[in-house]
Amino acid sequence: MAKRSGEKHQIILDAAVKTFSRSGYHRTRVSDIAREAGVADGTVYLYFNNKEDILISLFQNIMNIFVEELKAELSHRKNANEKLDAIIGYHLRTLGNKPEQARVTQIELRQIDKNINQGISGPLLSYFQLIEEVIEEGKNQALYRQELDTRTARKVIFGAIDEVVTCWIMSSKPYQLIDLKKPVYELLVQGLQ
Amino acid sequence: MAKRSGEKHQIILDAAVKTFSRSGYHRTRVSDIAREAGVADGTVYLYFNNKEDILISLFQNIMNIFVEELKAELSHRKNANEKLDAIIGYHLRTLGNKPEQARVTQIELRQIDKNINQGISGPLLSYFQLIEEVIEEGKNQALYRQELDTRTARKVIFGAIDEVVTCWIMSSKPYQLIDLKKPVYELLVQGLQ
Amino acid sequence: MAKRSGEKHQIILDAAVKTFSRSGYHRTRVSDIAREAGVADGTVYLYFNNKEDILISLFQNIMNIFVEELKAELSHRKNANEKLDAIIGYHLRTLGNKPEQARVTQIELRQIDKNINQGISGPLLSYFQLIEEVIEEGKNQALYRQELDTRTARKVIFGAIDEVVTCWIMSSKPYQLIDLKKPVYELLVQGLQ
Amino acid sequence: MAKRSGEKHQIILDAAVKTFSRSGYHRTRVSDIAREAGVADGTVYLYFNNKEDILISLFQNIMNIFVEELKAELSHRKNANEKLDAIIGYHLRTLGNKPEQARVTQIELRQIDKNINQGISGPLLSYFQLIEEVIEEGKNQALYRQELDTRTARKVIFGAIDEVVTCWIMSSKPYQLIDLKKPVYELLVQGLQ
DNA sequence: GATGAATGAGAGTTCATTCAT
DNA sequence: AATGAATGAACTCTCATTCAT
Repeated sequence: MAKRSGEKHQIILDAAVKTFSRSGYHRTRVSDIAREAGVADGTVYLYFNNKEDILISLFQNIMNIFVEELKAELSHRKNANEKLDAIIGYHLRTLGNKPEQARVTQIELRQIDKNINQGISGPLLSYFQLIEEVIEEGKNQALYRQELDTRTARKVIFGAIDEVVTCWIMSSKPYQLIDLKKPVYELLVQGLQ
Repeated sequence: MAKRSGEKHQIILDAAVKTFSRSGYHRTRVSDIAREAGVADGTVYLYFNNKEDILISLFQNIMNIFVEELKAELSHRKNANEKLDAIIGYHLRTLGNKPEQARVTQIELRQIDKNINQGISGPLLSYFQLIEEVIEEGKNQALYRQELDTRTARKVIFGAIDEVVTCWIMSSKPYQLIDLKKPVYELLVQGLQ
Repeated sequence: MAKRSGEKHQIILDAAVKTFSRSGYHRTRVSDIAREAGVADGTVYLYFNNKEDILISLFQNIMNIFVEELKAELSHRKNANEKLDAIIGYHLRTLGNKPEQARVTQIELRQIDKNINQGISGPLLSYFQLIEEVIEEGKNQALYRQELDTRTARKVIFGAIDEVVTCWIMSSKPYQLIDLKKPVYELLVQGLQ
Repeated sequence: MAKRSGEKHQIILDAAVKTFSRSGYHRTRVSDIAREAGVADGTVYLYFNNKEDILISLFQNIMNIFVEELKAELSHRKNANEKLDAIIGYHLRTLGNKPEQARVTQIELRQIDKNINQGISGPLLSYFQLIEEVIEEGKNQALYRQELDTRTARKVIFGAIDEVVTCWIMSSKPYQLIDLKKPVYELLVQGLQ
């Protein structure tokens, strides 16, 4: 039963990714999601409190997997440089492989109310923390300069990757997102040193 | 008469900045903007085609001034490094001084329809071009390395500044945005070399 | 379920006849129809695309029944004269018994957009055709003169009955509409001979 | 001065005929009429109380000329048959020559509020009376049968002509309206005898 | 008389959410 | 748990009319 519930929960989330990505959050009707998921409108409300809740859950869902997988990737790497490389690579590869998810994360998510941003910032913070830990590690390993402001460096790193993804999403995608890994990495790693 | 029209156009834009910034684009009713501007609802439609048009005009208005002023700032600077410094400084100072405008630019603006993004990308492109010109100049002046992919570098630079601004907007603003100029500049300029 | 839907569809149509007849098409608000029908405003839009669609559906609904019943009436009659008599009688009796419907048909319906007249002319054409068939039959039966232009004769017949109804609708109805059957019939039938 | 006023009054009426005929009464904005007339919106209200007043004035204007001219035409004719022939001919010729006026008279005029119909029925009544006088004359001249109900006969005559005009207006006008004079006359005159 | 910018009431329509079945 | 018909608040935009100039 629980499993079944879980399944339908996921089916609706998957349908939401598709419809949000296709039409945008505000132009998507709950009934669109329901139709895409093959359930009745009312059923959506058995699994989510409201429309916004779907978007938040969606993001949390994505980000949890994202952070978890990323952590696994990082565990193989020895030093901060390798880890930074892994972060950039994983970020670009993951969103490059799932443009629909990427659009929701990059564009639609930013349309929600001020107040509800808590639901978003939570999962994001884990990611931010991960990045900051790598920067700190780099400083400890004397790979990055000591005066580096970790917080700011994290913003620069995340902002850079994020923008690269956004540009790709908004474009007609004439290149592979992952191809930008090397230039982005080199720029950032040199900046950190 | 023309002056008066222009005035009212501007009054409505100013009111829109305030209300969009306060409540967000989608939660702002046209009547809210009208009330804030001290005009009747219908008057808004004498100056703008629709609600979306207000947001777009707002952005174009802001960005035109932004790019123009920035160009003036850059004309004083001799080399690419000074210009990059000026860009970062101007960007952070300007948005730091006008948090309401900044919120609209950073958050609300990204809520519009796919199709209408042309209205946005136009003015933004001028800014992007400006950044890319500086990067090229740096390469010509042998300040930045030749292999640097200009386009990607621009994304990294803009993304970094943009994220720094967004974080500040979303925060309770316990620091001055301009204080981040130095760390951001150092990180980026070193990355470019 | 299907039955229920059909019921509500009809309930709304009935409410629309009343409100259109009472206040006229343009002065009737959709919410008026909804209130008269005892449903929510939104419910109206579950059954009709828009306000105009209600008026058109209304007319098609009325005319379909009208033509069907009229055909049944005509099947009993032997010659063209009897059929013409039946047409005039049925037309006057039907609209005389349902002044509300009559007002919508005679007055309100003619307020719609040029373009949308297709929805109207369709059902009307069936009626026109019926009249023309009777005229042709009369010519074949040597009841009406051969030189008679069928199309024009139809217009004269329909125009005459229609005007008689309109005058009655606009009047305070001090007489029975059906009482005009005999004089109208005599005038027309003699004109056709 | 008075002359000048009169001129502008007429200019606005002419503009109204054009715009009402082009777009229909309800889809025509007062500003459309003003633009067509080459005056300011406010100027329209110096000459007319409101939008409806324009339509009514328009009709009264048209009908006054119509009835006056028609009376002149009838004065030449000796008996009722000739007069009936003149009525049908004048009606068809006049509206056939001015399809814009015809559309307003036949279609747009019927869109007004119940209450205001007085403004319309007044001028129309003169026309109706004229027709009825001819019928009476025909009865007196023993051209038409004594039992004829004059009122009903008038409705039949007017309804017939009116329908013929309406059909022509709604059609793509592949024939001359005046060509229908003979068949209509023959049908009606024979009916009256 | 003439203007046309400004008004603001008004209405059609949408859609997130509910709840009886 | 699932349904989907029904709800009704919400909101954008229109346009007849006014009035200061």
